[in-house]
Amino acid sequence: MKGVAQRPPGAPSAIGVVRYFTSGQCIFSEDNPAAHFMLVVGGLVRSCSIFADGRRFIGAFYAPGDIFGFEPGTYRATAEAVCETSLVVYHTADLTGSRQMMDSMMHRIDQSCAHARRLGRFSAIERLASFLLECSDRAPQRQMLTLEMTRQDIADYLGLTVETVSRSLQQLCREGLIDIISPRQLVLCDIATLRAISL
Amino acid sequence: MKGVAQRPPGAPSAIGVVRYFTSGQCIFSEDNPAAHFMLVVGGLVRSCSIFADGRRFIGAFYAPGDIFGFEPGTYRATAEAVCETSLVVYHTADLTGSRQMMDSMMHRIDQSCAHARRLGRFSAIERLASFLLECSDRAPQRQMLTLEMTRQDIADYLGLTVETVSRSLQQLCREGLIDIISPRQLVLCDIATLRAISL
DNA sequence: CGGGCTCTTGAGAGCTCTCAAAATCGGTGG
DNA sequence: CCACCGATTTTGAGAGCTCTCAAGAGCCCG
Repeated sequence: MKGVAQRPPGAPSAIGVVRYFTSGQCIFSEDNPAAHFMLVVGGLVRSCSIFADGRRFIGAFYAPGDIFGFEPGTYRATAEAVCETSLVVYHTADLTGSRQMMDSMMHRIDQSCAHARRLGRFSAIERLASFLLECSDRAPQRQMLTLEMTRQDIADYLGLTVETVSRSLQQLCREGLIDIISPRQLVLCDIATLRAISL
Repeated sequence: MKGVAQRPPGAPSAIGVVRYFTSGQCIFSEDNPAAHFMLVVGGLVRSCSIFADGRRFIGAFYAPGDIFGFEPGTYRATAEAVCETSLVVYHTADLTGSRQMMDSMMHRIDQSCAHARRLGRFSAIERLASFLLECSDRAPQRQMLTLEMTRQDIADYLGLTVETVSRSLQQLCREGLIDIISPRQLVLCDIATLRAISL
């Protein structure tokens, strides 16, 4: 579960190299040359940037199946593993402009536009509902949700504070829309209403 | 300045067709098939979506040189001309995966991530400063700024209300960072400080 | 000159943040 | 298995920023 997985001798480099990261480990840093892009195989990645005054902002979470790291010239954000994470790393030079790559980039544009919309016009409760549904869409089960990230991560993703995240979750709980089994284990009881809130 | 400009007979369609739009005119609508993408030649385009409760959100402004409209399947937002605008329209089917196209998409990802960051972590004043610098970067002159959009457009772009936009501009003016010649004519007096604010 | 739209300004309400402290969780060592 | 520690999460109270509602000012155009 650590170090670089060697690809079999003779395998073409364009296929990519599998690498493993532990919780909190840095995958690449802001302002470094964007020499690679990667596909998430397992785990979770956060893409974040820190401001001069210490504020942190998480631009995206990448889950298995997501491709990230195609950026012009240098990386615009730092990528870190949220938990045990495995990636396939490709060279940017091999970036072919294939159909799959284009679709992946379009999807990325779509995602960040949706995120901007969420941050621009949604209240705390609406952001949380929207966030939970986003997690639910990628979870093995729709209702049972295991959060890999901390409240601070969620706050920095949704442009809120930890306290507001906590309070909003408790409010959703009081309203019967979710159950908080433990801080990281949630049950979405009323997805229809959550969806109505997050629209 | 209206209707479709016919391309010369025999010219390949992949080259694209020039079209002109008047202020407020719709270029394409949300949920319609994404059959074309376009290059802005002159004028300004806003990409917006309306929520069920009537709130509007502008995800981006596109200025001359910008390419927009590459979206998976259907358009996720409505594009409208902010003023007299001319575009070159291409067929999505001709989307070749050329280097220029890839760069353009990477730039788009970059822009919307930056916008999300702005909305997630910036105060009203910071958003305004950042917005003015963004406009300045695309203006013929760095300091003199002609805004083509209304206060409402700016508000919907920055996730604020018209009143807050107006008040924040007045505050920047009182602090001597900008001059408001007329509502649409601004002078950026102290770009260095604006930049410091918008970081 | 009048009408409609845009922009500005004011006052109060509401939501989120800040600061502070208590409660809970998870891992470690006895 | 239990006690302890640090990190995380929750809760509370008050401040601050932005929104809402309302009205006045400015501008364009007929």
